[in-house]
Amino acid sequence: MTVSAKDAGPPAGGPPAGPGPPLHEEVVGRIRGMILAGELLGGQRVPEKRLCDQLAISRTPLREALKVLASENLLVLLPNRGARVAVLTTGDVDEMFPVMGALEGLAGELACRRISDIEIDEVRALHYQMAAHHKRQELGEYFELNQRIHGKIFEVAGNETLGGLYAVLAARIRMARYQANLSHQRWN
Amino acid sequence: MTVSAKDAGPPAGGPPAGPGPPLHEEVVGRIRGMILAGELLGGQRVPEKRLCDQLAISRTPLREALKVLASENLLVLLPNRGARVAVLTTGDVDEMFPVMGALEGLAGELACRRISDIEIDEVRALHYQMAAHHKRQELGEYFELNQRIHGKIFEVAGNETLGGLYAVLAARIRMARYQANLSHQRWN
DNA sequence: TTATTGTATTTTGAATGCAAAAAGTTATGA
DNA sequence: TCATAACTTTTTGCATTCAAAATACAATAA
Repeated sequence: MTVSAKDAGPPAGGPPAGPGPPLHEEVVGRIRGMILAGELLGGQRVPEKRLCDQLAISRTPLREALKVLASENLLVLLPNRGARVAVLTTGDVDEMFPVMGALEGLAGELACRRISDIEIDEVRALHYQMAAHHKRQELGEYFELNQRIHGKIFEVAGNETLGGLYAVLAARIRMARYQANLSHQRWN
Repeated sequence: MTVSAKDAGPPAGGPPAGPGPPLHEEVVGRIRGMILAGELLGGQRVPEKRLCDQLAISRTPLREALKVLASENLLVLLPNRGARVAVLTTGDVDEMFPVMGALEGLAGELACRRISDIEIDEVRALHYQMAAHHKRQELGEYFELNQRIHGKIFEVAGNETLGGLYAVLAARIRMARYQANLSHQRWN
């Protein structure tokens, strides 16, 4: 069929992109991505208007997204004075690691019972790569691999509840990477 | 919109309640309460209009609240066909318990390091009561006490991250009580 | 009867509008 | 100069509006 871009609509720059997934969901993903990529830094104000323009949406779905991100502790909403990217204190991070440890412990246990030989090899390969990057001090690569290994373990564990909690906490920990005060020594 | 009791000043049926906390937050609490109290049952549709009328708010803050509750897995949002109270399968519950176990294990550990003698006595007293209720098959009382003990332990543990994850998961587990298929034998 | 098509009603998704609060700016006085 | 007050602009919270999707309902045909 002729891929005629259904005209009569507003000739926007980007593709029309029929509304498949709800808008607010996509926006949650986009903003979370910005935070995890360090494009939005801790403590920074996040004015609604700016994001609306940037994402080319109205305030309604944006605000819905902000509420969700706040419930994940990636943002802090101050009544009548907008949203800010959450700031993690060293205390917060100190709290998060034992919790992460407990989740990983369970994930490892569950994964061991279900993992296949193929998957074992996959993880082993990833781990080997990771160790190499660590030895060479290639931090970016190292963390990337580290994430993928942990993701794989939780995937194999096959427990969505566990995976969900892990994902939320992992995001929170990841964002800490861009907060200067605790960047360096802590990560080892 | 039917403006009921707007003019003539404050002396209306309900208190004017100057907007202290944001509306959507309160609504999240209200609806979560309804779900945990069994007023909204699993699988049930939750039409926006009904809740808006019931809570006397407009759709905007309500929808914000629905998004948050969905991110807590208490509701499921189906694009273009509204929200439903989440249905928990036995599989879901089976997943949730080991995770809860891991969180409780950590909480217990942390709490032990910080608990005071007074708090020990508090917990001991609660536990004693609870055991009594269990022996007498007083399910309602039993669960109530059980919750309070666990709440206390997480409080003493003093780890907000842990407490937050626990609260979300505990709510999800609590709502399972009202879903018939897994009500009985599983709770022991 | 049962199945199916066409139409009216309801419900949702997203944008817009409006009032209150906050932030920013200029002006005034010590 | 510094602080404060009055005013303007921006930003937020919430209600409302509009269009698209879904649902409910009625009429028709088999």
